[in-house]
Amino acid sequence: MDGTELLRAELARAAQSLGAPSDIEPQLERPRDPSFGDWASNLAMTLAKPLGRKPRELAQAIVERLDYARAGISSAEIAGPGFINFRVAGDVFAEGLRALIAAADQYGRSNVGQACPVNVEFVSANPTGPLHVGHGRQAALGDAICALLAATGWRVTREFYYNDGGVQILNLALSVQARVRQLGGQTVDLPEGGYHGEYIRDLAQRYIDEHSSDANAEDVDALRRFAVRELRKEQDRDLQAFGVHFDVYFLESSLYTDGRVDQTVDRLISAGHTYEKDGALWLKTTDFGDDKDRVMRKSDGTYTYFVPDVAYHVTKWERGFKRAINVQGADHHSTVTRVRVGLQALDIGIPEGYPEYVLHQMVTVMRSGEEVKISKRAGSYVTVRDLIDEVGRDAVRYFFLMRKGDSQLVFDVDVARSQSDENPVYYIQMAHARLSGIFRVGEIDPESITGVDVDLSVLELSEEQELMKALLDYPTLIAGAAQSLEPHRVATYLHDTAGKIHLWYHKAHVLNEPDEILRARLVLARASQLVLRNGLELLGITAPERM
RNA sequence: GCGCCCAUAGCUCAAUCGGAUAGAGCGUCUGACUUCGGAUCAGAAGGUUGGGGGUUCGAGUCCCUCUGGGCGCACCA
Repeated sequence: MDGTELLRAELARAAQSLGAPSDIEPQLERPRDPSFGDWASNLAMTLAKPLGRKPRELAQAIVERLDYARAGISSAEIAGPGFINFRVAGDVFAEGLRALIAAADQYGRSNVGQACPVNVEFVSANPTGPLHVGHGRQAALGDAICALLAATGWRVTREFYYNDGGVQILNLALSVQARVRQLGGQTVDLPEGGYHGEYIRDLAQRYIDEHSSDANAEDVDALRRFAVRELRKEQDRDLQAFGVHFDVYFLESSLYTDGRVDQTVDRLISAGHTYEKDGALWLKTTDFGDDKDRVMRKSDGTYTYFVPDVAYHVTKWERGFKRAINVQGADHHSTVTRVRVGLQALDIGIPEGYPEYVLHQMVTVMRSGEEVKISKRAGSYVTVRDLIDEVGRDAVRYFFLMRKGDSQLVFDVDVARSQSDENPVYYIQMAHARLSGIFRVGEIDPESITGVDVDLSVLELSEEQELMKALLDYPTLIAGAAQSLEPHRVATYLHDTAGKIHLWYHKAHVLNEPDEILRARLVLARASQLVLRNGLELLGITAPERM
């Protein structure tokens, strides 16, 4: 609801009277230069070819047929190659602001998702160490995507999938075992491919404390269970510190114990897409566009990773998620094709693009001008916890969200740590704190502001007009960000809008102004405060009343 | 060798479905505080959108190609 329905309908009517097809849906956009007007339409240019007329001439014809009152506009001008620029009638802004305030924390939300269930899987770190910065980016991204989907009417399930068995976990157990024995005075090396981080030594010490009967760490199974449990707890603490929660933790091992892996293999075989070669069982993924076939069951009888992956996604489908979104690092992009192909080969009615993937590029951490290598095994990587402790949750979230996921991210710890104006999150939060300050100092309850019976036509500064337009764009922005699964659009919008707020705040005083100015500006302040607060909440960032 | 992603101001990044004069922040330079917070604001400088070709009324955006970077290409996960 951005108040353009009337204008779009009127444009469509005018165009149809000139011979345009009955199903056209004219698009409106904000002109780059605000002096052109409030809205612009390229309708005449898109219709010029099919109707065989010159764009500007067609634009003129459309404008002549417009009923300004019905469209809610005060002017329509033709510009450039055939744009039509509109100015909105003043009361449209006023009504928009009142509706905004009445909606309050619901402003910007919609119901396009129609309460359909959607599963969003993210982080999904294996319990072999603390969460690193890459997981941090994924946590911020996934959490914001969930918030956007929820805000647009989807019923969201946040899911964390992890591998609690297999070779990696065995290495983990053996690494702890080696450390236990070292602490007992023995000279032993860590296993090949083992984990070298300090946290392994901590785990070993705690294992000794809790398992006095197994001083030499002979019980590998107990070591494994202990290490997985402790590292899961540690990851949960990291996530909690980051303010991220999950609804479902899904264990890979459960796919084996409940027979789903075998079931999946059987189904693939009976669907006729497999063959045996060199003692292994292969899936003909090339039938579905892969560049070569993939092994499902190795000659030693165990399955390759992608079989449980496929089985896992079958459970998502069978749990009723017609839509599933996976947020993953781009280093896993090769799984995209394989999981989808595996699901197709099952031939159980799962659509081709299932699941959807949001891939994010790698994070490079810079400290003191040098790259800090991220490696679980080296144990010298930067963890999510490190970042939160150093720069705070809000700044970490914002840093991870301010960029498109598909570009690489340089996280400069030194810059992020400096609590200065280099951190854009403070700029946004400051705008919110300033608005809150108006109400605090004026001893006015912001909840009492409704805009009803207030003449908003006195808000005639250009800064006020621009700010109002930005605030009324918010619902469209949210809808677009949710649809494209791009939270960075919200971050960019909030930064822009905060700029408009600072500008207005600097130019226009609120308190101690004549009554009609005071009342109108309080409405604008309240509306701005609500938009900032709603937007920040979607990104998981606090909106402080004072800083 | 093959596949995916990226390349925009000195640096880090935006740019809504292909729209008008490509925008912010930082950094640099010049300015603004008796008011509700100077963590702010105003102004200036800074660009052949990596190179080349194509598509069209119009290309940072789409197609081809080259260059440069990241990631992935095991009967590892």
